[in-house]
Amino acid sequence: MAPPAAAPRVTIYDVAARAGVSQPTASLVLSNHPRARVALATRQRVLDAAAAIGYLPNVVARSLTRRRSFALGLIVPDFRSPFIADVVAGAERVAAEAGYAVLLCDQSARPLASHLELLRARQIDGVLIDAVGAATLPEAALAGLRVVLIDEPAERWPGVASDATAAGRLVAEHLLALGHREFAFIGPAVDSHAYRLRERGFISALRAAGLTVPSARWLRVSAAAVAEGRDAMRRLLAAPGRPTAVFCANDLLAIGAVKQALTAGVTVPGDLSVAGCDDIELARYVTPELTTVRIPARELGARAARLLLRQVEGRPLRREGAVLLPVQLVPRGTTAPVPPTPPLAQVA
Amino acid sequence: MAPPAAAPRVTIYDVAARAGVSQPTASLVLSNHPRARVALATRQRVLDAAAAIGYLPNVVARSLTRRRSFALGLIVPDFRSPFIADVVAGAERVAAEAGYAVLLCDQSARPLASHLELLRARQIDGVLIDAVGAATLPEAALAGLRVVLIDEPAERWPGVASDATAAGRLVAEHLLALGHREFAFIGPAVDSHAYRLRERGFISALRAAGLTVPSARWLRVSAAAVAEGRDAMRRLLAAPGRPTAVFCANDLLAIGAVKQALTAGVTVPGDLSVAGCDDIELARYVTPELTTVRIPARELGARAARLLLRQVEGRPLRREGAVLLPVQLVPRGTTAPVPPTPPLAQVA
DNA sequence: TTGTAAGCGTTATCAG
DNA sequence: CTGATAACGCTTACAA
Repeated sequence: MAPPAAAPRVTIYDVAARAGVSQPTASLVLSNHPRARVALATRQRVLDAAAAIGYLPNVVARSLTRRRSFALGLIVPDFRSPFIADVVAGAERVAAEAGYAVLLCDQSARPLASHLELLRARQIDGVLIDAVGAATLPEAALAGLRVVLIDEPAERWPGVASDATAAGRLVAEHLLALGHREFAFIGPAVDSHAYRLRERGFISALRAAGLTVPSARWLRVSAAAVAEGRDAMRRLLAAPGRPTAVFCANDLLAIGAVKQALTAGVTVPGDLSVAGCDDIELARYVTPELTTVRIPARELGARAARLLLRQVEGRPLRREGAVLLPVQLVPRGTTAPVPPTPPLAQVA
Repeated sequence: MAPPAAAPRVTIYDVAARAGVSQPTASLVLSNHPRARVALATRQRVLDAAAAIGYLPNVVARSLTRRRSFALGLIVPDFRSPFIADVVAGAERVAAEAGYAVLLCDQSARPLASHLELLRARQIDGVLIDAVGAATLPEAALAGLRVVLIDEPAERWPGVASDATAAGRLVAEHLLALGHREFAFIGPAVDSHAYRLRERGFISALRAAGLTVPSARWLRVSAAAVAEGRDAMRRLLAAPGRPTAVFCANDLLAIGAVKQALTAGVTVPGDLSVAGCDDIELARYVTPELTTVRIPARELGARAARLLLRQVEGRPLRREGAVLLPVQLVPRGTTAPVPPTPPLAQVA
């Protein structure tokens, strides 16, 4: 099957010819070069010609000479997570407004190194790396690339992060204020800085109140997703004794945990309070509605993209180092005052 | 701030020099041209040289000469919808395996026409369009582009779709078998072929059973999302009388609808059965678990990408026209036999 | 089997 | 202010 009427490309030569100017002159006006001084009449003729024949600049050719692809890489752990999808959306919007394309790389599909190679081959102008352990990568893998990190420790590169420590602390304080003293934690075992800080913020706030979480109630799961939250809660309920409050490192885990508790006949928040983190849209739509901490996902992506573009376009970075975005507790229906009598020990 | 050590690009010239061959010869082996006959020793020398200095082909330059960008566009209504995210994931994987990048375009961020212009400028080799009304686009917008449609009426272009009519029918038959006779429908007002067919499949199966849905129970909402499902259910419950079963055109709507019913004190599936469509992961995690129809989202994306690549690479299309993927009813916890006595009329 | 030369569609550097 | 001319890094006839 022949290609459908192989589109006769209209190039800048066509524009120049129609406008009666040389090709480079056409280029000067069409790429609206900042310090190009073209007679107003000529400029108009060129623009008219371009419009008339529907000229569209060839970004590939432009990239070759300018040595800039006007494309950014964006590496994420899994764009199917609602939280990350929002980060992506924020970054995409900023990039698109500046005329940049975004090459989305999902680490759940292929390893980081392989993505980086592809991005390099495509001459991307910079890369955003979101919580996929860039810090653990060999130096060479990122050498010569402009990098902005999202929710990762930003030592070698600038970064944007949410105040994950505060997120953990806010949950702890909320639960403490409700009278809870018996806690559990469910979080992913992945090497993610933000998750680690959420944990740390939670535990240190408890410690400040003179409390600790026994290791049997400190559950690590393989991924921060619903199924893992459900499994963790199952384990938690099977263990002797029972906490009165659980902090899940993200909302998906929390949704799974709540689900499992309800299935097992443990009422939420009556018998057990559960809090998540992220405030994904869905948190408002599960029953009961999820208490969580709002993390500004879109803003995270948008700010990171802006930071990267600033570098790419050679504008100076205003502040050095990392930006930390504030977070906010959103108390909803899965947390309540601790039951007046300790919950019944589970009978086998 | 100066660019970080402006990476000294290693080009094919460097490889050629190091291997002691001409640049085009290096190209011949590095682009492993099918009918290039290069001496085995030479070939090896070139490959070694390339490996030694870490040569990475410049895709931009390659694109310019080959007149192929090795990039595909993928236009979707909203990649933050879990169903669509799966479609994207399927397409991405296939594209990546074939060495193609995917430029993701989200229609909820910018209008279709604007995306197409960008994709054109970037010389994409083809475009996948998922349920965003390509059929209503002026002919010119897609002229000269290789197009594969996903879940759209495929007349002018090849396409891949799920058997949306069957999806609607399966739900109707399921609910009829449970004894239901009083139905309602909640669906988006958007111009989406798949949603329209789901509707049609549902209604015609009911009609075949001698039943109809009164127009007051046929609700159109502005978007196929949770909030809209909730609002629609609110309207439905406020109206006089009450159906015993509701079909929501997708799972997000269904989740919102169930949520609102429960909030209003209507038990699901006791008083009211609700079914969705898509079988997103979440459907298993809401309470009660959602009865739905499984649509093979990833497969949809993957098949579409394969179809497009086949065209792009000039291989013949095996079957003409459209592929229709089968769907499957997944009965879960939100549907049950119709209550023995008609539900009480609502009192104000 | 290999090298030479031309060209892909732009932008950039210069003379005029 | 405008127009030659030379890149950018690669592929592809065509010669040698």
